[in-house]
Amino acid sequence: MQIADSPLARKLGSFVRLDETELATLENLHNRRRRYVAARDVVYEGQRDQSAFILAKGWVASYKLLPDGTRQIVDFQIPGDFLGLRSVLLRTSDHNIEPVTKIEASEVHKEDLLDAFQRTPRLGAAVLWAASRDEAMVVEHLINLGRRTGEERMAHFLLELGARLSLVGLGDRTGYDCPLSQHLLADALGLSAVHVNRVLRRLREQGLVTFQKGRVTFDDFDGLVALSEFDAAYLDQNGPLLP
Amino acid sequence: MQIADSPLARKLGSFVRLDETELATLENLHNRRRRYVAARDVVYEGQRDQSAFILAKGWVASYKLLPDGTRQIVDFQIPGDFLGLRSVLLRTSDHNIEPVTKIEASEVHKEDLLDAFQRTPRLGAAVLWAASRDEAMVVEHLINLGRRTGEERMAHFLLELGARLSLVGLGDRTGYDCPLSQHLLADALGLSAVHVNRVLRRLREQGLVTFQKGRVTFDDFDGLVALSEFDAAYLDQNGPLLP
DNA sequence: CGTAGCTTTGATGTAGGTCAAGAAATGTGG
DNA sequence: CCACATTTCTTGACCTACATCAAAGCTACG
Repeated sequence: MQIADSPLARKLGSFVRLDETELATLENLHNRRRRYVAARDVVYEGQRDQSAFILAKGWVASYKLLPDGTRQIVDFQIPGDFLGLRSVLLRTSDHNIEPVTKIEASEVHKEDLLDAFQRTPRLGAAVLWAASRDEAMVVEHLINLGRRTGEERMAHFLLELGARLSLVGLGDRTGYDCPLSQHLLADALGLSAVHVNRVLRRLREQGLVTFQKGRVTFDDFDGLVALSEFDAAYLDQNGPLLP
Repeated sequence: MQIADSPLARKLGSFVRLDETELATLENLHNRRRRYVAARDVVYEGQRDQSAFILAKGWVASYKLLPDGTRQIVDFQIPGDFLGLRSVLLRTSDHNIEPVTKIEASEVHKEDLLDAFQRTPRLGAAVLWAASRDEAMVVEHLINLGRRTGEERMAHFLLELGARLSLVGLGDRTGYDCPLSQHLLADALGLSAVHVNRVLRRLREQGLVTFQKGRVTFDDFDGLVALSEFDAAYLDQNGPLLP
């Protein structure tokens, strides 16, 4: 795969048009590729030596456990996303990480990253953009949990994922492949797994989305947007802002 | 007031022990003091010229409005907190701001802040610590909304505020003054105002907290901690980490 | 080809929402 | 300092969204 086709390059490229030098720098960051089955390893390593990871393949869930055993998933990471970027830029954040699928990730040492920022500031700007986009998503999830019904939450969530996946070439307006179980959806949306099932059924029966056999299919994209009042502005992915 | 007694100095001082030079730098940042009745002004200015504000007096709410008119408060800011720091460090974030009380704030220009970082890196570290603490709070609010009952949410929320206020000298284990209406609490906790009232009554009747006449009184601090499974670790305020 | 995890569906319970209306506090102008 | 207006608080009656419990059918994989 050409580096320009990698999920991260596609994502950053939507914000800053990357030239040859910048793509080469990005490729350098990418070279310490590893394969993990259990992402638990990833976290521990990330915490130990202050490095971050670029997710190249597979899905991951970031979550926090409550003392009573329930958990809340804060976000999922998909190809092109950083893991543990915050712990490099700011201070270590404390949530756990769990792989949803088998994953492949590249380790990025703190120094390499800061070095890359120095040499290609535009790349640095793009990475900061990605970080603040992650934050905006957490805020949007907060609103989802606080003020939307089950159906709206699900619709909003599936649309957000769709937008994110489209950006890295893994989905479009018709749908995308999605490895999440209903139980994982429940932990992300603050619902019970049983209710997630019912919500999905209702959305399907209304002809809005179908989520079956690992595939999300938008049967009525605009209807879904209307139901959830989805406004992708917070994802801020409307073409390059820096030329 | 001595600068060392200002809310911000107290807060940052809990993370990094500040020396004379650093306190002086902080005082410089503080000198463009303004008084606002409506914080709407604050936001607009903040967006226009890329400056942040240090809240010196009063309370503020950051929220997002939904198209259907309901709103979700993401966090409150109290004395010593930054407003719009993110828009200086990263990219402009898009939530709105509303004053809860009359406020006083100091404007901080982007250049002044970055300049202060250069000259006193420890101060810079402290400000980054404050920023990542803000983020950790948003995540904790997410968990509150997703996985806790009304009573747990309220207990957790009141304890978090107590911890934050104590850090800047505006509260202790017995309680604190709190200008929030039940309606504001509802918008922050994802509940209805009516239910907030009932929750507060139940907590009062159980002898845990009393919130009346603008004062939060902890009647049984430990009981409240137990009920909400409150663990202040995410606030990360256990004395200076840097000597 | 059996066992473990996922999905689906029904029955029933409950946390919390909505509507409504009175009481208390707070503010405002004279 | 009072009279009036407005917001905030409080409580009751009723209803809905979602949780919990339980059991059966599906997939998948060692």
